[in-house]
Amino acid sequence: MRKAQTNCAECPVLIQGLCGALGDEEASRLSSVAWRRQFSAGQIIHAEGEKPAYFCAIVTGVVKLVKSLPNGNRQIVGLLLPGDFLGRPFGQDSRSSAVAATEVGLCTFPRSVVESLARESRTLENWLLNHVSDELEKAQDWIMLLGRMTAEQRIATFILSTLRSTRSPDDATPEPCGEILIELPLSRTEMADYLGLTIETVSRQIARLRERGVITVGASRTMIVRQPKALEATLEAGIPGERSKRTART
Amino acid sequence: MRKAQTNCAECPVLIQGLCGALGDEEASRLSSVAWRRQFSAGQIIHAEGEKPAYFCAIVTGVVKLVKSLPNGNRQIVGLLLPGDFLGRPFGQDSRSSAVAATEVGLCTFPRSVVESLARESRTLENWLLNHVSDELEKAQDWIMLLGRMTAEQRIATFILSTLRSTRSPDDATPEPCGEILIELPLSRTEMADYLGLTIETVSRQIARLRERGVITVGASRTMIVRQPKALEATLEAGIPGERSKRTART
DNA sequence: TGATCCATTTGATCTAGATCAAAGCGCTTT
DNA sequence: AAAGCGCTTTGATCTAGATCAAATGGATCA
Repeated sequence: MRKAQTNCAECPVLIQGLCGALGDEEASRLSSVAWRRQFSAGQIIHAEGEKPAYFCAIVTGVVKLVKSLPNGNRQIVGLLLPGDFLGRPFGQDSRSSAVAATEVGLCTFPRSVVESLARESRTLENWLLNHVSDELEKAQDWIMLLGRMTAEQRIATFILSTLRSTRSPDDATPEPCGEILIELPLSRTEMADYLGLTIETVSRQIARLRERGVITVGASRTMIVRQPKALEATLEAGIPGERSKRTART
Repeated sequence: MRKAQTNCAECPVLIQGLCGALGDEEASRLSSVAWRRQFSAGQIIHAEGEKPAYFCAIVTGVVKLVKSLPNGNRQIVGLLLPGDFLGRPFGQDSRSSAVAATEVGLCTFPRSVVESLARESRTLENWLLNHVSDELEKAQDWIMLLGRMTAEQRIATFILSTLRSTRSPDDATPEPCGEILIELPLSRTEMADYLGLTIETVSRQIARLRERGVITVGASRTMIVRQPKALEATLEAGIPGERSKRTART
């Protein structure tokens, strides 16, 4: 982990995140106490059960939030992307550990500064409330995925969400029907821990998509999506007129 | 649905919830525009995709947040208990529907009043932020449950959490080892939709607990928990020395 | 150039939990 | 008291995905 004094002018991401939401004065007050930290893939940013001393904004890379069961099973309970925020404001010990899934760049603020700023600044607290509410909705989507989707649908959802997070948020291009190169933010093992599957099932489902010509699997974590529509179609699966499955009917 | 003018003096719950966190002036300003609404089990409080016109505090009963898949599968993505809050502040359309799981009493505030109060009042916005953060942590626990727990563990978790929510929050009794009568807030079908299982599996797992003498199943949704320790034990399952299962090892 | 160490893929088999089907068991209604 | 209706339980069977096992394919390193 390297440290360096922040230079916000060089920070391409937070324009759309926390700092962009703040007023100039607040932003500069934050940046004056901010430090950049860099983690390489696999490094632990903070451990389960610790009270993190810092708040971090993700600048580059992907952070995974991991929980473990007594028997050693792991589950990724959240992914943080650039612009997201790590650390519960005014909160207690974190109940999951934060681990760098890729090379990660963080902008780090002392806990006390963020909390006192949040107490004074309408904007910051409002941004936080909004951000946490977004996270909650994403978590609820994931509950739906884990509770009711097949392995095929989970993989399709994951690829599609990677696809969407790759495109810049204000890209108004309707829906690229052609081929798109993406880089998955997670290894197969991590995908399994995120999707509630085993690594073998993840691998086989990806193989099936490859055999169907929906995707082409490249080196490392890259993949070319050839038929995004086909991925979306699997999510709407449910033969019309058929009884719904895997759940009771009312 | 009945409506009645609020009388906060009669509201036993919100002492510990929203209103208790506010100052006197703020609380009375809220209560002056609050209405009580009553729903019976199964009634829809608001539908998926609508922007709710109200914020509600749950006074009595249990509200379930439900999402549906195109094929008709349903998943309960959250349960709201007395003291909890329904409706995303400053938010857009809700992405799940809210349905009364039992007879439900709500304290309802117009959206505009809550939002303007939140903009003025440090306390209210702070309470909201804290509350949403709690909900997020619960959602992450549920992601762990759905991703990595067996049917037996899911049922045990659900019974234990009902057990804990039954006991008053400030009850310092260490851990009742004896028999405790509880009333489950959900039907079998709803439990299935909450736990990511089918109704048959829920029923069979409960039968197994009954056969083992861990619980006694009573009429309606009641049940006597005879061996809470046995329930906790299933959560720690994981034969020492055995390889961890259902997930990759690193 | 080959050996070691990974992550990933592929194959064979097993099983927890889903699915299909049929009772049972309170209720309310008549 | 019989009939109808929801909800729940129980039984028989099936299967998606887990588990166990081995092969493949890059990387890095000596």
